[in-house]
Amino acid sequence: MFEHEYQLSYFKENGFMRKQCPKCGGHFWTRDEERETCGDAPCDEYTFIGDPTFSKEYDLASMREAFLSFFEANDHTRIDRYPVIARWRDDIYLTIASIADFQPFVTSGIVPPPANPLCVSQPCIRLDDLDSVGRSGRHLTNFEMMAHHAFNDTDHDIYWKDQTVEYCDRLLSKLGSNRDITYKEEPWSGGGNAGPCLEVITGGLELATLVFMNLQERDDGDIKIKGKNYAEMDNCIVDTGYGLERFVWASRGSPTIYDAIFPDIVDKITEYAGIEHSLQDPEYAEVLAQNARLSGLFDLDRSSDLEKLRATVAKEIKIDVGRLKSIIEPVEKVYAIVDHSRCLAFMLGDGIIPSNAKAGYLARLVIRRMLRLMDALKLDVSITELVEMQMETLHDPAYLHRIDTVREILDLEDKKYCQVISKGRGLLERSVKKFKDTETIPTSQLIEWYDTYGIPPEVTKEVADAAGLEIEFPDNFYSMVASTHSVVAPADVTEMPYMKRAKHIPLTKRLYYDEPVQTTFEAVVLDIFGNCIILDQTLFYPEGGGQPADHGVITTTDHVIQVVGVQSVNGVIMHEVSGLEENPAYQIKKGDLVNGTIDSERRFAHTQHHTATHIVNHCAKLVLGDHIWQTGAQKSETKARLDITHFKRITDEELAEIERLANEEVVKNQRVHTEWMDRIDAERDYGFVLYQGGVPPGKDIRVVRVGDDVEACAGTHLPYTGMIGQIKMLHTERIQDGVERLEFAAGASAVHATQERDRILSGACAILRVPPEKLPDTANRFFTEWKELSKQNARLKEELASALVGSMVSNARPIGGTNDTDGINSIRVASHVSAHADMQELIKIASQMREIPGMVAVIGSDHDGGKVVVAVGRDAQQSGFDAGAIVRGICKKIGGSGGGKPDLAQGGGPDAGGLRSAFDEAIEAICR
RNA sequence: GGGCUCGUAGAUCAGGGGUAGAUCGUUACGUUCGCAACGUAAAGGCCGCGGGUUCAAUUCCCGCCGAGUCCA
Repeated sequence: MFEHEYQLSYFKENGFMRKQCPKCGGHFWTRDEERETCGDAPCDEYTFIGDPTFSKEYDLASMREAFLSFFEANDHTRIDRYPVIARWRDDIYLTIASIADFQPFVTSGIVPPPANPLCVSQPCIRLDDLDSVGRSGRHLTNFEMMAHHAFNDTDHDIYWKDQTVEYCDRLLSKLGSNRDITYKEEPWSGGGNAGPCLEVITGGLELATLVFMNLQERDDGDIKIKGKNYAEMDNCIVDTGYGLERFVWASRGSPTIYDAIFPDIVDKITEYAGIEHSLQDPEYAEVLAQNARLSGLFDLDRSSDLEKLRATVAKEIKIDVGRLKSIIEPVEKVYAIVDHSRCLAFMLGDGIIPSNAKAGYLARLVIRRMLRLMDALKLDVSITELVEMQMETLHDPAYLHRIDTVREILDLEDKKYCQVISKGRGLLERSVKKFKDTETIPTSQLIEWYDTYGIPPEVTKEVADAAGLEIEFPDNFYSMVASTHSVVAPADVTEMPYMKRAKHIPLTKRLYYDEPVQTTFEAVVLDIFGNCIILDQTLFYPEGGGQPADHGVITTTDHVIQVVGVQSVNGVIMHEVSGLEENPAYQIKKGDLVNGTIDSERRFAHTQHHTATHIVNHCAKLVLGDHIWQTGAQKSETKARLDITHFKRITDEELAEIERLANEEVVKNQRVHTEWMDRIDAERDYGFVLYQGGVPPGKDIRVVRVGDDVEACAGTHLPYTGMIGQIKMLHTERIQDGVERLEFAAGASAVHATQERDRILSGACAILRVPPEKLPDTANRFFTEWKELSKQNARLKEELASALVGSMVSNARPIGGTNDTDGINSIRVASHVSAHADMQELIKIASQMREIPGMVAVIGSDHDGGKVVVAVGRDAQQSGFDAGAIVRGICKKIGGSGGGKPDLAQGGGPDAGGLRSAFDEAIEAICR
């Protein structure tokens, strides 16, 4: 693939030769005539462990600085890193590479890069190889991708492949590389782009990747890579990635990457765990080094491979596998904990709120994993402390500012995890009893418990062991869990109708921005298809940014056409009207001059709610903290809702405070500034807080400033905050863990909402005949009294039942025609029909009658239809009487049915009038 | 975004169309110089809310609210 792409003059002029690796078959470039293999794992082993690649040792900060200043010296502009949560992207949650900073608008050429060429050291998070972290000696969940990028297009020719390889070669030699460097050819594709790529390998370790992105995914593309079609792009992007941590590792030659990049924290945690971690001990260091060297050969996501790795390492250094495990397993956990703690420092520091969904779930995943590992090592230290330690080492002033919030979040997560575990334990202890017979707990049950309650299989095993049960815990447990979740194909993006036709129409002039208070306009019809009219300019706001479309009318000389929807398709605004297709009489055609009038009340209500949303968002930040980010919003004529990230429920007091502050902003009657800005300038001036309501496309973005709040927003806004009139918070809802929804009304709707609440309140007050301030007390009193009366009522029914039982017994009629009432075994029948008794009362009577030997009691009531209860004493049951059968017989006659137990049954039917005759018949039948 | 689970006494939970239960905790009494322990008894429930099905719903069905968890 791309063979011709790699024939660089730099290679030829600098003594490189192209070879094919006999092990993997891949092609690579080297200066070393002796070299046969490509240098990469698994074809080659690490040679830098104990024998560093570079001439001096670096730590993270000094290596980062060495890299960035090297490229600065070579005419690159150094830019600040982006957050690890990709707020400017709606397709990924986390920043997974430096190039992610510039996708999609810079890479697609819509927006110019912040500098060109540029260099950056971008912290990235990848959770794909979570299981290997700690074990392989080289995997990390988070790493800094040092990178230099050049964005070439028809107007800018910065540099391309030769220059890129030269930079790489020069950087490595500047760092004092003492080894042969191989450049391995490896086609690259991802995220809708592709291109040739060189992997830079030295000492057996891949240090960097040089990607030359010149293809984009297109259905009609003629280049096929991994089953997808690609076509060449006008712009060519140099996308490099230099692994900061790997560079530091190579410079130190320590057994693992973790010992190279955070030696102090590794030491601290091993100390907490009570583990010996002496890299000075040659045997110990050798175990770790061999493990790291060989781990590249195995896929550690599969436990079977992990076992193989252990066996191979044990053989290599000639120790027992059991002893190897006892040495290596605890320290692997320490490494993973250290890694995870830094990952969390970045995630939480950059403002991710743990949740059960989306990016927040990824944070919780790491938190839970780390807590499990800490449990396994019985670490006597809190997760909060460890993450805090990392945040302090990271030295980012913004992080130190957020540390209190982070502490609160982690303490809460710790508590939640403990709850899950202890609840889980309780559940397990109760349910393992069910498996006592089979003596083994099947995997399916393990999966169910993990999937449903989050009980880790390790805990299940512990409890099962204690109960003496076998347990099936397969190697591929977690992938089995994943496979129970069928992957749903993402729904097709509903393509707007007429999208293709709209492409050829000039962009509509948006009058709603220039003339925000106008309600009528003139325009020329540019095109019509179906029920859509396109004008050269319009006042109609198209649906977007959570603000619904304007409605109104388009008037021709003879007709008035209703506008029922408005959509913007890549800047062309389409007015969806009603009845155009059905009424040829409208006779509207291209070139016609028409008048448009928007429904101004509807528009004004939307505008009020939109400006109010910005204010509420800002006030929520003031009250709740800086971790508040908008995750969604929707406006309507009567109310607005705003979803924000927050790690606990918003209290009534907080909501009241937000409302108070929001109305204060209204009263201040501040000017609302709107301004079109270059995206790069806006990001520089305001940061990613701009992107509260999602990321607008395009080079220029509209920046809306309301007081201290700044957001990129395409919606309509009031000129002054005072025009909102009033903001009334309506309620909060937790739409997912970590995301709270605020609902509120603005303007006339706020007044209406307030009045509506008053109306409800006074309605309730009128019923109890109390003024509103007495309502809570009175309601409470009524509720308490009602409970007491209910109890009293039940007691009285019991007593009434006792009284009635006496008379029923004395009136009981012996059956079988005998008068023998003395015989203990004699069966008697008693009946009673009450006028008002309810089911509860009848049952109380019946249950007492049941206790009388030989009694068959038939009790009824015509309360709310006919109700029947039959009790049969024990002796009578033995004589063949069945309460259920008797009840069914009676109820059938009154149009219903019933059932119950042989000694006590109940039923009913709608025909209460027929109850007495049904009783008589039933008693006759019993007596016979 | 999708899946699974749970809302029953102050707490932890059982039950699963037909008279709402257990354990712990609480209170009272007994035993004790007193406490703990023990014994006896009692109090404590809109079975989350609203509809539906049914003679009958805490139980089944639907919607809502609240909580948990897994996956992408």
